[in-house]
Amino acid sequence: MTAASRYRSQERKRRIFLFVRDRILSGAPPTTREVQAHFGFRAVQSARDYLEALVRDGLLDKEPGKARGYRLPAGSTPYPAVLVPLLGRVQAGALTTASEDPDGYVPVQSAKPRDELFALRVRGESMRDAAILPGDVVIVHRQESAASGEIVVALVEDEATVKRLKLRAGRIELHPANPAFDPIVPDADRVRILGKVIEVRRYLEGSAPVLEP
Amino acid sequence: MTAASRYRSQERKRRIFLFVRDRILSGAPPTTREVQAHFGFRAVQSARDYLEALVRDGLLDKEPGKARGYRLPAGSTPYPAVLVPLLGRVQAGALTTASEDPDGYVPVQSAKPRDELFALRVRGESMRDAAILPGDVVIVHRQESAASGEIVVALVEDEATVKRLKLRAGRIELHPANPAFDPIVPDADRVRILGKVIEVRRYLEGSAPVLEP
DNA sequence: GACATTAACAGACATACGTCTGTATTGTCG
DNA sequence: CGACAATACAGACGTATGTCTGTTAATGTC
Repeated sequence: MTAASRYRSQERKRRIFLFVRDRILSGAPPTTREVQAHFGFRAVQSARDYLEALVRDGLLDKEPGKARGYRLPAGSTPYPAVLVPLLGRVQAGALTTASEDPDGYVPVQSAKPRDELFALRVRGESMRDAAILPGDVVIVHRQESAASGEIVVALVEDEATVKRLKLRAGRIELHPANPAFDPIVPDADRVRILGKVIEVRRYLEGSAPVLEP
Repeated sequence: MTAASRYRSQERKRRIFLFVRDRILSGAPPTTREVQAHFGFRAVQSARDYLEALVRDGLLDKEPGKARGYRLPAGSTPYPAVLVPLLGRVQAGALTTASEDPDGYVPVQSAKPRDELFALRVRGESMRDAAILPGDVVIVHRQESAASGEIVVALVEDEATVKRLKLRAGRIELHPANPAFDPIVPDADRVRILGKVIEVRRYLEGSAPVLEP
């Protein structure tokens, strides 16, 4: 095999990967035969050979036996942006059910699994000096605890709020970043940490989160 | 049929829709039998009845005969997430070439075409009071002009800078949002507007822009 | 009570799709 | 040349999955 043809082959492999990725991102993975048809192979197996090679390279994952079984790898390639639900208002404990009825979806790149992430629209000026303004969208990683100093989403009195967490003498304190507001020092049983803010976004114009019907 | 049971049924229909949508967004649509199993139906047909009803309602589209043929109707996700290049440093006129060698890619939802967008990492404290901090990433729509009051990326003295644009007496003024900095009022031929900031992002932890494989 | 409607079930059938086995061709290397 | 690997092809096979037909039970209507 000549170097030229080997190069040509690598190029085709790349093309096939891009095709599959595109199809996955636009709705559903392609079947082996769809790949075959799109690239003009005269045998299904030829397409399959490439797909299996891509799996071996780690560019694709697959679920053997299943129809349309090729997937984008979750951890190794953070490349595909996952869509996480944007929640308008989080109330008492209803995080899981709220995720099923979001205001929209926001594309996020993260190593975290999709179902551990959600997005929340910020209300109020209490974090102004941390450069988080009302209307901003925060991306949150669900976790029950966080380190002192991190910005978290906490549920206090049936209402979700974004604050900086301080742990003092084993007690949870929620500190605003605005001198006009006072720290919240709730009883331990009246506060629950929903997650840690890992990203802040502000949509100024022309790029807004997708609203769901 | 009682009103109660009819309501219960509508609720189940909704649950099934949310399940299917979630599965589509996480990789691939479910099969009829996966829906059956997830909701405990004892016959495939029961799941199928619901899915067909959802198609009739317009909540789902389907490709008949195809495996995993259910889709989200076009329009339920207005804009696809495109990946725009993240540029570390923009210098004199080299915007097009810089786009070819990005520091990474950032997923953005926008109606704008992919090649009219880029992302830029912010340096300096000059926009602090507009809640834009050093290290933040701004998403920029390429355009040669902008309205007074909008936040823009401008090229001044061979260096890209983020400032608020003011047009006064036909002159371009670039205003920082920080009293420690002075407005820039350059000669018209020494300044060039590269684009308008349409989004601001701050990556706190665990979600950073990635390099393309 | 006769009848229609609806949700759910049961089972068979058809096909879309993944998978396996084997062959032909071409190029590389010793 | 002969062994070997890589690519592509051909065709068959098995199963995953969509689809069809008919039944049962519950409920509501006249």
